[in-house]
Amino acid sequence: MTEENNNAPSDFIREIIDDDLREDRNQGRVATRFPPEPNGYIHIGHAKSICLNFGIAAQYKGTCNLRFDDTDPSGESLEFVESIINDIHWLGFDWEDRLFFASDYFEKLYQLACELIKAGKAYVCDLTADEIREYRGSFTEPGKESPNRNRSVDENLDLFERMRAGEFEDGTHVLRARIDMTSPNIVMRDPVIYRIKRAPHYRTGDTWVIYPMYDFAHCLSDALESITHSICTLEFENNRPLYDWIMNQLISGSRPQQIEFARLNLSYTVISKRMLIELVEKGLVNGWDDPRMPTVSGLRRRGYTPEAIRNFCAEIGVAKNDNLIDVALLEHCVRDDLNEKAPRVMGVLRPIRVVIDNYPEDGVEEFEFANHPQNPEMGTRKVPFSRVLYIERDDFQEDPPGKYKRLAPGREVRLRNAYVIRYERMVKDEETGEITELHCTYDPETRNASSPDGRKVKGVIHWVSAEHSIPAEVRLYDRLFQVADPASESGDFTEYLNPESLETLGPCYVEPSLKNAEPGSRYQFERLGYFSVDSGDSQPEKPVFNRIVALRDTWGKRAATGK
RNA sequence: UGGGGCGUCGUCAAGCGGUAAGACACAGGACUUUGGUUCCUGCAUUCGGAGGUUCGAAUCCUCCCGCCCCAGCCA
Repeated sequence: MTEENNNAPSDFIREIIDDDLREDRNQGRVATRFPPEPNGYIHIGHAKSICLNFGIAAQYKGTCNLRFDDTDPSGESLEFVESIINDIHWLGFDWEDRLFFASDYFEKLYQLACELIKAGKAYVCDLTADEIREYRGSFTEPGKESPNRNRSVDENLDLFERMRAGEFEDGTHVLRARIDMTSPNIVMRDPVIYRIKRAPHYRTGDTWVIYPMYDFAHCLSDALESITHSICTLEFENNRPLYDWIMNQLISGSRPQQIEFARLNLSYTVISKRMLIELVEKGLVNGWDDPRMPTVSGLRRRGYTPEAIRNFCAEIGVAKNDNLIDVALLEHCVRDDLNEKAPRVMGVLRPIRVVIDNYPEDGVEEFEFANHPQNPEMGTRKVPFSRVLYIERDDFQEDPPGKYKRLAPGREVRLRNAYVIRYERMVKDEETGEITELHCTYDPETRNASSPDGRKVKGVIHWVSAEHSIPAEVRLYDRLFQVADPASESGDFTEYLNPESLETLGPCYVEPSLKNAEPGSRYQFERLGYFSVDSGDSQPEKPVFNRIVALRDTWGKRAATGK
């Protein structure tokens, strides 16, 4: 205990593993697995599990397999397999040659099921789905035994074989584990372990018409892969006795142990696969990788970094409490990462023209700006300045509130990294009253330095040269839902969607260095936030930017609360 | 209702009988050519509640309360 690594995350699961290692269980091996079903894209909740499973394997010098739990052909597809593989790699994890599919175990699982039958521990049941439900009893009443429960081994073997051979219609027979119809745990009341389902499987095609159920396939897949710690979420806690029961019947030697942790919930979004599928299928978002989605592909397209997501997963911890993590923590994690990595640039989202009256008509000069104020190694770039500029509409107010530090009648501001300018007059549209143009004068003495006379200029605003800037589309994203926990709200969760979760702005004007910005690259637009070049819609010379997250805004917050 | 699980700051979460870590959020302040970053400071006399054991309890015991999961031939 003298060499405790304080940086290694610790949680109750790692404590269990520490114990196991101390007691020399599993020959000192640690083997985990991440077992997604390929029936959807993975989301931030999966990321928590991925970080846990792969993180533990790395920490204990063990292994983590990727195994697709593809035992229900309906809804599963290669598209999902590919997206999941891509997403996990992007998150920064690798399983080398340990890519597995439960569907590859179908034959073995079938043989294991036969063994269970031979041991008198499983039987073919002819009851209908409705009847099985009735026979199962309820929370308060014990179940009744199926009339087929005491069939002979030979008959069961024969029937099961004929199920496999396709002699029976879907739903007419199932294979059940023979456990205890009076168990207080409903999972143990002779659970179905095989059903007939004539659906083409994306990998095995039509070679099978019977498929194993999760409870049967999952634990045995773990055993076949010599998994030591089978980590899953809390809702499987009730299934653990069944997991252990099957292990006891069919597996000798060391067996995997199931450990459950609380799944992630994130505020102002939904995480359940069912709901995400609904959002996609109803067209309420623009696909699985819509930047508003909590999917890994959505976060990636938004501009999140894998590091930020991993840090987030480390930060939230692992426990058994139901939780609703504040999305502000996720946002903090990207800001924290991007603050170091993202080059600074200038872009004006809601432009207003500014004419510098005393600047030469055709004058142009180039300023050399640092790409990062705290990190000179990130280099510099050139940014042109000229007589006509754009600044942010927000950065001028005719009648500014107290403590306003930007441009206003009678005031001066510093144009970031350039000159101090002074307000002279404004031009308004006669009909609408809207300000269309500002006229200012600049002080040449203030070029890229403190004012020589020591005068203090309150505000610094960003700008872009009108003539040299590049028009761009900018997409501003806000939380997908208006309520913190839409899944727990009454009624249809889609009623709580935030109608303003996407705001498209344009034309916005960005500095010329962004003309051919790489899709996927990330920048800080100074004073605004972090933005990424959209990997789907951005074109050379016609960039599209996604706002990943706004900068912390203590002024905006103050203004919003009326202080 | 039977069974399983969980209740520590607004949100997460340490704590494992020796006198409440940390993070986010929030509130002040310093610094600042990003109202960003950074840096200080504050933020649970109290651990769902009530009893009990103990010199000592968030940690042990008892009872109570609340929340979550299970009655798919989904996972």
